[in-house]
Amino acid sequence: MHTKNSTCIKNLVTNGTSYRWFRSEASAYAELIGIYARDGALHQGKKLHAHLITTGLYRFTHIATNLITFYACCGQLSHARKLFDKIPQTNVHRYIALIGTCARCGFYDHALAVFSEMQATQMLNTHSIFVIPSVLKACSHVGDRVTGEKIHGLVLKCSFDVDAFVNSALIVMYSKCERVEEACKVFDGMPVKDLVSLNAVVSGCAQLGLSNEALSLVRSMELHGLKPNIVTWNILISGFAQKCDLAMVSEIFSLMVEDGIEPDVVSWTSVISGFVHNFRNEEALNTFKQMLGHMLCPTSNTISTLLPACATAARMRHGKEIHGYALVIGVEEDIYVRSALVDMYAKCGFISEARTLFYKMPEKNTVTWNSIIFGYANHGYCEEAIELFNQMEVEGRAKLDHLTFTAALTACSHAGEIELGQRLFEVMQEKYSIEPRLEHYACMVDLFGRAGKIDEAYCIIKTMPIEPDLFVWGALLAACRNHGNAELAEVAAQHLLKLEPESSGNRLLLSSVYADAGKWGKVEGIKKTIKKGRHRKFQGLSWIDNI
DNA sequence: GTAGGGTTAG
Repeated sequence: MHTKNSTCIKNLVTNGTSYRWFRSEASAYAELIGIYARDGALHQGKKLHAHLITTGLYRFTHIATNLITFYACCGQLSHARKLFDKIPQTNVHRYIALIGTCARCGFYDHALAVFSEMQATQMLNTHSIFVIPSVLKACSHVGDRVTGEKIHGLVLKCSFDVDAFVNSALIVMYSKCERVEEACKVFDGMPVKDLVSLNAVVSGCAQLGLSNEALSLVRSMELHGLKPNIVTWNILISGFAQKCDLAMVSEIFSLMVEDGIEPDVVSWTSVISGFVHNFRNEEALNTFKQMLGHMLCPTSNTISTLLPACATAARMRHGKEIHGYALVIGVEEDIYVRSALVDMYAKCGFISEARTLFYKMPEKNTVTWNSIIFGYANHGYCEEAIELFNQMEVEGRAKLDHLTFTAALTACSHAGEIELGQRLFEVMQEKYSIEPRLEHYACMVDLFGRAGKIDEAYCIIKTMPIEPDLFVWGALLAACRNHGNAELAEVAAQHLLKLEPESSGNRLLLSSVYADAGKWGKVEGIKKTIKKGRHRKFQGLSWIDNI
């Protein structure tokens, strides 16, 4: 198939009968490129691309469009772009294909950039309605409400607002940008409401914690003939589960069964997710067992949701069991599962298991790298953590984010690498445009503080553009106590107390600081305050006496 | 081209 002579084929194009054959051949290739794109089979796709050039089949515009999609799908954006620019007549279809693929594969910024270029070419017309949902999806993911609203304006101008796909995408965009009222307005304005748009608006409410409103909406729509499907019920379960409203979760399970719809693996995974996010690990594990009892097979999503519930030494046994389970059901190689496993082993103190798994991974993302770097840094292997950070940067395949720098700065401060830490703090802002967050400032205070450079540490606090929190002042206090700076210790402890006035722990800390400085009068004063606080607390419970 | 569950955080 790949050995056809190009001259022969070019000749065929001029012949009517053969041209038809040639076209069907092209369609078969177009389908094959689609399969390679779906599977991310870059190598095979490239070979096919070469073949298409030599045979001349490349001249079919839809083949070229599919190749662009293929490269974008495989993450080769610049390659996709080169092809796009090479083709002399850029048409609407090709723009739609490129934008759609970028949006589908997670290259949201790129999708938006290409769309604005498309707008500049005046190529937007009544056919370009198909591009609107993709662009709105990109806006939803990056939280770009301003562009989303502009597109809404365009939708109204072009009378695209009758289209169900467009409306659903608008609802999602407003929901993700936390404008649930706007989302509802779009839904209310729809002449004919479909289930997808209902689910979109229900999801918008549920994700913002308005689960009861979401349920009422479903109920009211039922009266208008829109019957909820399993997606609707799962959205509601997810909303109530995140709030750990177990009564409502079980109510929805009953309603589903009444409706003749059986809860599926997504329903159960949502419940597990709710427990894990609320640190109710035991209940998460029990729910998992219950799910297995219903003969439902977990997916990679279920496993990666559950694994963080085992990320403490006490639950290591469960973690290993789930790891074994993931192997049996064939999801252990999933990048989310692997990253969660790396993190779990590292947190449980089994750093060598974490490392073995990490190096076995053919593809690693930001979370994978961050997990292993944190793992090393938190277990005192700071040099290894810094080494891995460098490796991540050199390899350049995963994007460094604010957590990568938190992990690296933690390693620097534990290892006493002041200069490197300072350099990374600058690199983070200048090269990666990541604004320092509180945790980064806490790391910097810790970095100087541990090395006894208390004045530098305090200088960071005084000049930082955001309000320091408990961890920042806590780092300064620890440094002051370790290096005997009673004066600044008092300042730090006072701030801690101001941030958490109810905490008797902070009061005790302050009294220790005074004791260190020999200010015994002040120590007594604090002790009295603590006693008074206790007294007040018991007074608040005086109704006990009346029982 | 639109709707449901996923991994890292001092």
